[in-house]
Amino acid sequence: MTTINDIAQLANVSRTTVSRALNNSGYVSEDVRKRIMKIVEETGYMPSQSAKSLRTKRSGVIGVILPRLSTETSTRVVNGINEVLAKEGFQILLTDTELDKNKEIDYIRLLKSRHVDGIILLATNVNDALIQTIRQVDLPFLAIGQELPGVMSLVYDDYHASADLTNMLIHKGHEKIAFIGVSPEDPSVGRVREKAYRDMMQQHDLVVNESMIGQGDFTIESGYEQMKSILKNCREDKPTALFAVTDRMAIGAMEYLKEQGYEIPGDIAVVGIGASNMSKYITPSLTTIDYFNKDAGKKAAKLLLSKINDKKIDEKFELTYRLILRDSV
Amino acid sequence: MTTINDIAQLANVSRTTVSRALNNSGYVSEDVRKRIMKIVEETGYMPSQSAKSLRTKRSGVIGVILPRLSTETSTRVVNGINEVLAKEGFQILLTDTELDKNKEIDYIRLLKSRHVDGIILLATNVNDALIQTIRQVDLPFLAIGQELPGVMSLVYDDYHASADLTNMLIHKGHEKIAFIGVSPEDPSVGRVREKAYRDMMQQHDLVVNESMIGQGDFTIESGYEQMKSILKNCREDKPTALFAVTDRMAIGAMEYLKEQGYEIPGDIAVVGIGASNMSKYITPSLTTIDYFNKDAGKKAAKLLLSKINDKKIDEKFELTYRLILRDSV
DNA sequence: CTGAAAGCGCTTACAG
DNA sequence: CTGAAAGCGCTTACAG
Repeated sequence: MTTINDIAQLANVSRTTVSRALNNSGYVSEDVRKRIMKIVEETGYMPSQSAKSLRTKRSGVIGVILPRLSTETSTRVVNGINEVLAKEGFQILLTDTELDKNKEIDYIRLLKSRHVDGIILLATNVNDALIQTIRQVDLPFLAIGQELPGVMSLVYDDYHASADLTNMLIHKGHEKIAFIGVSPEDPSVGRVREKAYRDMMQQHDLVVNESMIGQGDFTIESGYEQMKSILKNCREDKPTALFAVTDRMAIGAMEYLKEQGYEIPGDIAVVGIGASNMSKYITPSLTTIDYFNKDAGKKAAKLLLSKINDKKIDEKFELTYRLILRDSV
Repeated sequence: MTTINDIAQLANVSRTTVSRALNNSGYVSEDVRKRIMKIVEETGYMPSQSAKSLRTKRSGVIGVILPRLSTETSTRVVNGINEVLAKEGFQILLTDTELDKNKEIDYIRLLKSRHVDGIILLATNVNDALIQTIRQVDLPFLAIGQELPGVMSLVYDDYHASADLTNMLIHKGHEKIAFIGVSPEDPSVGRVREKAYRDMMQQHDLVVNESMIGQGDFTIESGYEQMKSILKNCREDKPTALFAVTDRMAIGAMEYLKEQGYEIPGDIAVVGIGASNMSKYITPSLTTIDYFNKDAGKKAAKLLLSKINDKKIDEKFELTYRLILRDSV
């Protein structure tokens, strides 16, 4: 492999000068610069990033930690992150926790050892060990999706999104609204969205029938199963609407409802959250909330870059959303 | 940051010994090893990967080049790659070409400069500059999806998949089969799939009506538009079936057909390729080909690792597929 | 079983 | 405007 020394020799200068020419740091005469650049061009020389990073403590790499590599949400966010980062010459080092909390911590430390310049975590839970680790590695850090105390966080407005959806159903005259949530281990999706639903029900003096509450695990299948058991549990007192906290679970529920001959939205209205691709093309098209995940990714990247460049910035940022009204209600 | 020197000092040994203990290379007595490990534990020391990689020329990082970050196919493949790689302690450095051929080449060189141990390219085209570059960087390299001459390639069996689909339609009695393809710039998707379709038509003495041939660009919208113009162009001589070379285009076409009041499959049958998530939940569910993208990713990672470990392996591997018969035919 | 020394390929004060 | 030298944090022959 050609190194800076080879270039220096070929150009008859010191490697100091080559380095300066390459990085536009310090003075170097036009002739020399041209001579160097020509040789760089010819040889196809590329500076070793390991050496560079060892020396400068900067790698031009941002670590991204995902809960799952193959969900639309993750993909969109990463896409946004990458769009901004690539423009600034940064690359993404990707890791996937497979929803394992320990891996979250392992990867933070691993990324540190790989000298990433910063880390973006798509967070699915909040716990002390995690926050502890983040503090320890002392790297520019941003969490998306959950508010981590003391950590720069970019969060969706889960409360209002969920409240809007519930209110919308109520205003359409629904009083018996079933709900499929997820584990409270995930504060944003599990806890906040459910709280907003319950708050709105209460505000309108509607009682929540606990047999109409299910807990899924984000999968389509769990939506299907939860719908099934809700319908079984509440017997003759059927809900007239379903609020599932993710599109995938909503779609699973719709599958079951359609199988059982329910008309959507005639017999039961369905709403989800996430604006998945599928939500638009399923029949009937699903009413949902668009969280603009790609924009979230972009914003995340920008915030992290600011932090890296030592700009003073706030700790918490809230994102906006949009309710997409479609045929399922 | 704690370095190997700090550990050495704390443990009262040389850094040589620490290195040996950490890497299980060469002898080191039990006492010393334990002493070292304890300190490593306490300090949370992690060796600098930059220094390591500078010295050893190995980084534990694999570069992955994607045509688009946000397609199901890409995501599934990356997921498979990551599953195998993570187990072996490798990380993925992710790059997205946004379908720009120049970026493909730039990224290969960039990844080289970042000392990746190997590169996996989800290929969408074949050209000399690309092959040239791959040869130049002289790194373990694997292309997925296209056969690159002289480069280890893992390809889908586009010809037979496409032929099967066409035959299936013919055997169901269809004679006027419309076709939505993509640019021949993409040999596998654009050229091979179309060739198989034409070959099968010919084998069954069916003439291809050129006004029933469209060319989309992978997007749902292009499927919609192509279907529209096909229907317009062939006037009264309507097709009774449509073969779109990707699910997304098939779904776009279905949208248009449904809008226009066509019954699927009654008036016109539709098939796609890709086994997208949506294909299962759209109404009617879409007949398609499953390419097992995740398995492809796994296989790719395994092949690349073999190559890195200097195993002699073949240059070309063909993947299997499965036809999923559903309600759209 | 352990250590001193060289070297990987860069950048950056420092000196001229 | 240019260069010699030190040093980033590791590993690995070599010597003992």
